[in-house]
Amino acid sequence: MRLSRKSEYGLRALLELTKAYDQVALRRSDIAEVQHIPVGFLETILLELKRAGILGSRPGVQGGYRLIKPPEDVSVGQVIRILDGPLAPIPCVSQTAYQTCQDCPYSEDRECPIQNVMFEVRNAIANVLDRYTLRAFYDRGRNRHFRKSSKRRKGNASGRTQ
Amino acid sequence: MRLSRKSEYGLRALLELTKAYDQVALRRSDIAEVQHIPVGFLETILLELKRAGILGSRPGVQGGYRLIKPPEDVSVGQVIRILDGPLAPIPCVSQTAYQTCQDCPYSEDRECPIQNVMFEVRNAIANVLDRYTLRAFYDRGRNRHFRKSSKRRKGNASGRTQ
DNA sequence: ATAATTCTTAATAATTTTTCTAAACAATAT
DNA sequence: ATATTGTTTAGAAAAATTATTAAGAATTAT
Repeated sequence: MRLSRKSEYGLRALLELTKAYDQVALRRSDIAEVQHIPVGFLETILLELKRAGILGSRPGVQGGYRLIKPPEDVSVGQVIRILDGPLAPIPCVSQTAYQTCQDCPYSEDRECPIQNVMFEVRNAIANVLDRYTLRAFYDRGRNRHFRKSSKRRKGNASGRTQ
Repeated sequence: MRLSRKSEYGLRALLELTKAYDQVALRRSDIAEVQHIPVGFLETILLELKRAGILGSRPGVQGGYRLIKPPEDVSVGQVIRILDGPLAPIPCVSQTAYQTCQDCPYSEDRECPIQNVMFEVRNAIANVLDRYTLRAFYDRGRNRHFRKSSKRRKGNASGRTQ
């Protein structure tokens, strides 16, 4: 039940990018330095966030990464799903990446006890993380802003983004 | 945010042991066969549960493992903590195994944003798992029995137990 | 007592996942 | 053109998870 380093780094990077939102682009090396993240690892993380449509980037002088969605429209849950995969403790209770268990003896007739508990756990986790926005995250939870709608916007996953 | 194989096996084994509660002892090999768990791995799992005071055991003919606590007094959260460690996504929000982050820049003055979110996640998870008993687990969640008190009983962690 | 049965323990091997690095490449601005 | 910065892929290193082995000790039945 552990948050990976990868997601932690990603969230810390997004903290900086939220701070700079609508202002400047940040170089990966700057983010890495401020947040003490191995720059090579950060690279792959930022790229994944870019492919998912959260970040945009530009090479060259004055280049770098920037948040291309309003911080109040991105949830911590989205970020963790991008970097770590589904929030659900087991695949058979995932809403976003459901998979049947290979060898589950309960699949047909009877209910699976593990599935029952873990379904509740997955909902409990998602209820927190899907409602916690980057804005609230950046504001350190002092005054939280929840997302207005639960409908997800289509991410711009194409190449050039800004 | 994944449930380990170890905890899953442990819970599946406890399903069998709850079924046999107050009746017979189950051999590790029987549990392994019924639940399709590698017997060697199951061994280490059952031993950990025994050391934690959940199970008792006896060698020899008619021997095996048995649950030595009422199923309504053992929570799924307890079991997962024994087998996988703290429920908290990061150590600095664990109630049962708190640890300060080594390199957290927020430790003193300002609040840590990650800590803020993850604190809520840990509570959300614990609220489900610490209230979900083995009895409820075995009954497949049809009619749930919650634990009467939140006070934890002292486990019998000494050697011979039955 | 002896033998059969079953748990006990510790070491460690195998596998998978996570974390991180390197290097060649592509785009941008001046 | 050149310096700067992101892009991509492959894969190495480290850590955690999963599983096995084998020698040992306790219990029961005879």
